[in-house]
Amino acid sequence: MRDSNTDLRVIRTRESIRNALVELIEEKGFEAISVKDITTRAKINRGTFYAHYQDKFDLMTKCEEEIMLEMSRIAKQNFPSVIAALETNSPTVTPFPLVVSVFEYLNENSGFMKAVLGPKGDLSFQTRLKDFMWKTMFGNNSEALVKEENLLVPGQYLASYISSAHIGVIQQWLNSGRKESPQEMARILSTITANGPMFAAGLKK
Amino acid sequence: MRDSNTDLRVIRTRESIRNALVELIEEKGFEAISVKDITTRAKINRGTFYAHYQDKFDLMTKCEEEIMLEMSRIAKQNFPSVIAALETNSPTVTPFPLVVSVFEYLNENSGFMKAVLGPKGDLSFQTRLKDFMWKTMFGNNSEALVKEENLLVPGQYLASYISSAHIGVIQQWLNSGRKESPQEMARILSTITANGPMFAAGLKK
DNA sequence: TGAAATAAACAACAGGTTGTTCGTTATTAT
DNA sequence: ATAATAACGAACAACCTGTTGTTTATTTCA
Repeated sequence: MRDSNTDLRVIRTRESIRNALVELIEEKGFEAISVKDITTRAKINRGTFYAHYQDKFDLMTKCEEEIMLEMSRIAKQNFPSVIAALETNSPTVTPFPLVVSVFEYLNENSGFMKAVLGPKGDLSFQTRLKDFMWKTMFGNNSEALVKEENLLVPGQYLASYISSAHIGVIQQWLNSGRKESPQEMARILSTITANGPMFAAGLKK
Repeated sequence: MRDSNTDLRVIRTRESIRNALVELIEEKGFEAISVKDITTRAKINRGTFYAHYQDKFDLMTKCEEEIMLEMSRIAKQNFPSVIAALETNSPTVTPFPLVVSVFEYLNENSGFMKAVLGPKGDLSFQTRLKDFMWKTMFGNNSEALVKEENLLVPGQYLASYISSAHIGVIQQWLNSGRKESPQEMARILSTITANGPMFAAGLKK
């Protein structure tokens, strides 16, 4: 069996489809896009599209899965250092390496990420991203980062708070032109999360 | 000219349209809904729908505007007490009355709010809601709650962080069956926001 | 290099949704 | 009671969808 992933025609077609998708999401929003829009923009036949994807949702899902897979890889890679930093109980404001890595990855894929996380993007992806962060924080894999018995508030709300907040900041960064470096963004997020929004606002202590 | 807003037929039709909308959003998601779905569920003629709304987006917008208007009214009403609480600089963990009022309002309109803020809801509404919270915090009306010169992080990211976090917690509350009272939710949000997520997680101090 | 494999292009289809416009029926407000 | 009008049913052209069958162009390997 020939490997269709190395066929130059296949690669070219898929790339132009995905570029068209990103453009169209930013222009009219994912839900308003038709398959015809995509194929017209990508300059391919509509039948060719259906040879690669079931429909626009299938296309979207496959693009998103690649992102999630890579995020998961980054998380696993940086997990040991995060656990170590927490156990030393150091009052470090040093941006966690994990957060820096994530922002560097977002920076590389900013075209797609901006579109899909933007105001006309795909809500279900945001939901999955939050679930992913939730599991990363409270996940049962090995020792959980956070222990339920020490919480001052219900765990589900704390997880929602943190993951929503972080995604919100990422969205703002992508939409305002990514002027800050990944390191600076990690510092911002760490400052707010470690000391609290009120402290970061200069309204406390 | 007769007032079409008091005609019983009009009221009845609009109500059944909106009930159908809420049901269908929770079932299949806003984007997947067709006008035909709505009219079939509402048991009205399709032509009648177009006599009231331009399309499904127009319907959605009009429903959302009512919500935003009422939220704005609640915010304005509770503004004085929030400013007073901040100026006394009291380390109060008392849930701000504003937050309690908002949760009480969300509780009353939980059907629509759960649908529209849920995983199959309307992303543009979330965006507008964040903008609204942003303006409420940094708004130029009278004295702003937060002053730019005291911030430890850029204002735009702090605002994104806080508003996204709060909406995230609201979504979690709506989706998990609203088991906590509005007062309890206000306490949870105040605890995390005042002392920071790390503190609320039992990982600090 | 030449033949086999296969991706892409093209065209035509049935089925569904959209937004609009008729004349008709039923309900409402006064 | 009656004039006003909301809602109805039916029909319409236009569009998008997803599928199928055929032809053309490119790639791969013997």
